[in-house]
Amino acid sequence: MKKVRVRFAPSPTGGLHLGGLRTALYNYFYAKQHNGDFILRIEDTDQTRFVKGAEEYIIDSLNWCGIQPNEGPHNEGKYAPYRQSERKDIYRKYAEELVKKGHAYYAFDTTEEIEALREKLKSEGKSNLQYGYDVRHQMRNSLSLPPEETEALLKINFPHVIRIKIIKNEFVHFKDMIRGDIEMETNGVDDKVLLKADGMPTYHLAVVVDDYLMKITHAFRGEEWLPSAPVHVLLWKYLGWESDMPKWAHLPLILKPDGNGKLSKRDGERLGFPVFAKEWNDPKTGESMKGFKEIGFLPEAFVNMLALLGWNDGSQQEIFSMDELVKNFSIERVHSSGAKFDYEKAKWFNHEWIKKSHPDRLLAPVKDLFTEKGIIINDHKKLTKVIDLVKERCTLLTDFLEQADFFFATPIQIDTTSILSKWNQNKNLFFNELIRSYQLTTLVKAVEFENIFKEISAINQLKPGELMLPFRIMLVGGKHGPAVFDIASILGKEETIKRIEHGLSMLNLAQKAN
RNA sequence: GGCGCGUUGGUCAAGGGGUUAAGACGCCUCCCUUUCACGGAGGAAUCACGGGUUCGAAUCCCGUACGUGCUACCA
Repeated sequence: MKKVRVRFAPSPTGGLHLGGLRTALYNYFYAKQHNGDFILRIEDTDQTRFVKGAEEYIIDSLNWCGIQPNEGPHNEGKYAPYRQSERKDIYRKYAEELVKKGHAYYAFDTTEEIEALREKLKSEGKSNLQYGYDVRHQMRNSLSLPPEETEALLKINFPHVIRIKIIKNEFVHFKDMIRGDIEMETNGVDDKVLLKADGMPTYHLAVVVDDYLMKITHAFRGEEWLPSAPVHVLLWKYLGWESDMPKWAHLPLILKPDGNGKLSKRDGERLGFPVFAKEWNDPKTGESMKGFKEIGFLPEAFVNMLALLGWNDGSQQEIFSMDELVKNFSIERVHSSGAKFDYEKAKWFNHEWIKKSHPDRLLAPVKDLFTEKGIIINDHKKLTKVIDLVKERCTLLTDFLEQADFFFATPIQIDTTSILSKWNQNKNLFFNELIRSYQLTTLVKAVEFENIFKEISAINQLKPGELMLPFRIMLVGGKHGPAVFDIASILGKEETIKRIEHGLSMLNLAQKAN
């Protein structure tokens, strides 16, 4: 048995959206499950290789998801280099070998010439130009030109590409791990460019050459590659490597939540949800787009959500840790149809993960969030308690800000209007009495705060229910938060008293103003 | 237009000849809770359509429709 080796080969220009990330995940699960290697290869070109920080961004995103590549793109290794732009000579060599074997040819047509022909055909109402069997003999290439002329053109380095020579009426079949046996006629594909005029390979050449050289055993990629799969299979055959061809799996697409179509980064903007794992700053447009991380997702939840978009293990389990995903994943159970992305469900996954996470796991990210907002927290013990108390009401990590900031910063403004209409002298007296009683007692636990509260309300013949809301607003500033006495307990006696006093004076002020 | 791939509630989906067609998200009602959540109970809502095959079809076959992808010197 060959050792499992999978590769993930993102392009550095577009960032890494949901679909690409899921492909990476599925590759990773499979490799991990078989104790194999996960290789990170960069599909860059001369134009894109210098996109600032793009490669680091890809690595960061993968790391955040919990994926550490075994090889590439920085590693020196047996199979280095891992960047397409640094492998130009390799591709040229194999492209020329194909020409020699008669499976490919040089083409000297300029882009303008092809474009003109395309336009002409279109205006005549004919279908799209297919540079292939039907037209290649009318074009300028090493198949139609006399050998001397081809040689002369090559000698003066006339700009040219190398195209694969597709045989007409041939059937190509291969097995897809998700879709089963697939048979396609070669007539559907044209003579794809393998090597571009600038010397860079197209994807078609690069995947097969690299997959062969890097000993890839399994190739999982998006469904959009299915139509050109025959080209790749043919290439494996023409290069004489058929027996080493990896097993294919074409993953379903992730679709827009509304309407139809492949999910794009524009949709995220339009519908108000992230499409990247981490914040992506497009150096070309200068745009900055928040990622799931910045919105407040736990990587565990993000990975869980993405993994289940197009796959499930057949059981009713929905919450999976990375280890469980690695253990239970099976490529055969991946769907063959596309799935619409549902942000509500994505948030639900995060909510579940926040609820089940130990407060210690949440401490660092929550603390960072507070620090960003200017609230410095040094008391980790208190923070842990607070997190434990409010986590079940937080869907996003950023919700902790709203749910818990009052524990660390005294609310200046309080919602007096919600109290004022039912405020009276009796209640005023009650709270003053409450302060005195609290002062006289040692108070730690929530029940202790509660018992005294109820005692005094009974003495004053007031229903505790009518007093809870004012109490809450004094402590919190508004009508939210966990159970009041829990809040008081964490705040401590001194702070609680201080906030009641402050609340009372605010109430007085508001009453006078009325 | 050509070719490929797909189609189970609004969404994610289980189910691969006999099921009252699971479950989850979202939505609605109620309970719990004198805030909001969490939790609990319940509800509405589905096999794209038409033909076969079969005693029997969501499941197998063929058409149609619809969707989606590809049809670049992009990946």
